[in-house]
Amino acid sequence: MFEVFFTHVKEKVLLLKEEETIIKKYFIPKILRKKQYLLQDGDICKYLSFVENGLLRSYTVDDKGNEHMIQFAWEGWWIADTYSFLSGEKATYNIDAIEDSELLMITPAHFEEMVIMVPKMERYFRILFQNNIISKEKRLISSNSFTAEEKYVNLVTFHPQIIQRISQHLIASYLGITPETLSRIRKNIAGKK
Amino acid sequence: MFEVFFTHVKEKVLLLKEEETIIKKYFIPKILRKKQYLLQDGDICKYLSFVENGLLRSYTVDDKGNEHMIQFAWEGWWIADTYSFLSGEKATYNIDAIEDSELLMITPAHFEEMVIMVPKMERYFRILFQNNIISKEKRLISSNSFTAEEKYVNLVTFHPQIIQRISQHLIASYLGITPETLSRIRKNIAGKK
DNA sequence: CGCGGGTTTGATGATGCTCAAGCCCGGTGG
DNA sequence: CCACCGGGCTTGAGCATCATCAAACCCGCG
Repeated sequence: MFEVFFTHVKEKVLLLKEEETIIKKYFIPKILRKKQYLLQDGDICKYLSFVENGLLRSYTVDDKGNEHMIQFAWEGWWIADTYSFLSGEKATYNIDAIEDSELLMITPAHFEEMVIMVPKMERYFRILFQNNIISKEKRLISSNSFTAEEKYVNLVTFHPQIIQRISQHLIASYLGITPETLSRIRKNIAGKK
Repeated sequence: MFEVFFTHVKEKVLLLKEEETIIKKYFIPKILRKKQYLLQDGDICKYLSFVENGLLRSYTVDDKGNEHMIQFAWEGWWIADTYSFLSGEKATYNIDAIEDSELLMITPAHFEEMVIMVPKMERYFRILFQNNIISKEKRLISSNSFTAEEKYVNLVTFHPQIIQRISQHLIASYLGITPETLSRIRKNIAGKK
């Protein structure tokens, strides 16, 4: 169950066997079936979850019922409503499974305890968050500066896995465009080749 | 010179006098005059900078010469091309001073050394990056889901300091809209009251 | 076979961009 | 002290992009 987890952590920090043992104790394994919720907005986000395998998404829903994708998370990614998880306030995000998934979950209290007990995990998360900021900045520039077509081409170029694995209407929402527009863009691009 | 710095760090982690002494040694003070560059894209970002006072901005410039604001940083904020700083690759951001500013700068090597010598700083940056992620996610949702007017109202509501201190064409770029559109939005809002 | 979710296609309209001109105001030099 | 300059803000007209609404289509699944 912890195979993917330790592989990923060890890409960033070296862990001793004893440290692995300590870390394991803080996590709760969980199976989530396709379409099941991990979190609904209004609830408190009680877990930060590592995806051992499967695929999840976090998103908000606006007044008109439109979904706005925050993030996709598959093998090796973390997912939560970070704000709710850290502050204990109500979540504004929903999280559910796009595919059957296996998760490793940790509570805020255990998270804080773990990073103190194993300082290498503090380091791991600092590095993880750093990288997350870099990718969010890229997405933000893309969102603010590019046309719909440029955004899509950008995504295909730098994150082809997303296109392969996730249905179009979810990708459209991730890019902040409508499914119709995405469909037309794809047609247009196909025509160019 | 370190007043604002230690005030801000101590909001997140408690520091001993000895730790403060160690930390101070890693930083280089710098004065930057209005309009001077701290970083130009194509160069390597050699410093992560803390703003003791003043105001800076980071931004990209596209093929057509349009600027796209990444971030503003004033008293108590950090600024850098994070990717270039951490990877040693060429920067894609420009950073310059909007107002005369006093900075505390640290190199990547010293940064890594400091967080190992003073684990509380590792913690400080983990928390800092966490919060940064949360705010970038909010900005992303706003950018992907809202109209230009909604984005602006959102900014006025949650970051009134930005409106007070920064000129309109820079705010427009931060929101991913043109100065003309922002001007019309402001007129429109004023009319509503 | 028929249902339902996802995708496609079309027509229409709104939002926001582009280009161009004018204005306001603070700073500089005569 | 005034004239001028320039940057930033405003205003207008026309246009491109993208959203909306609606209908048809496709395909996997019960």
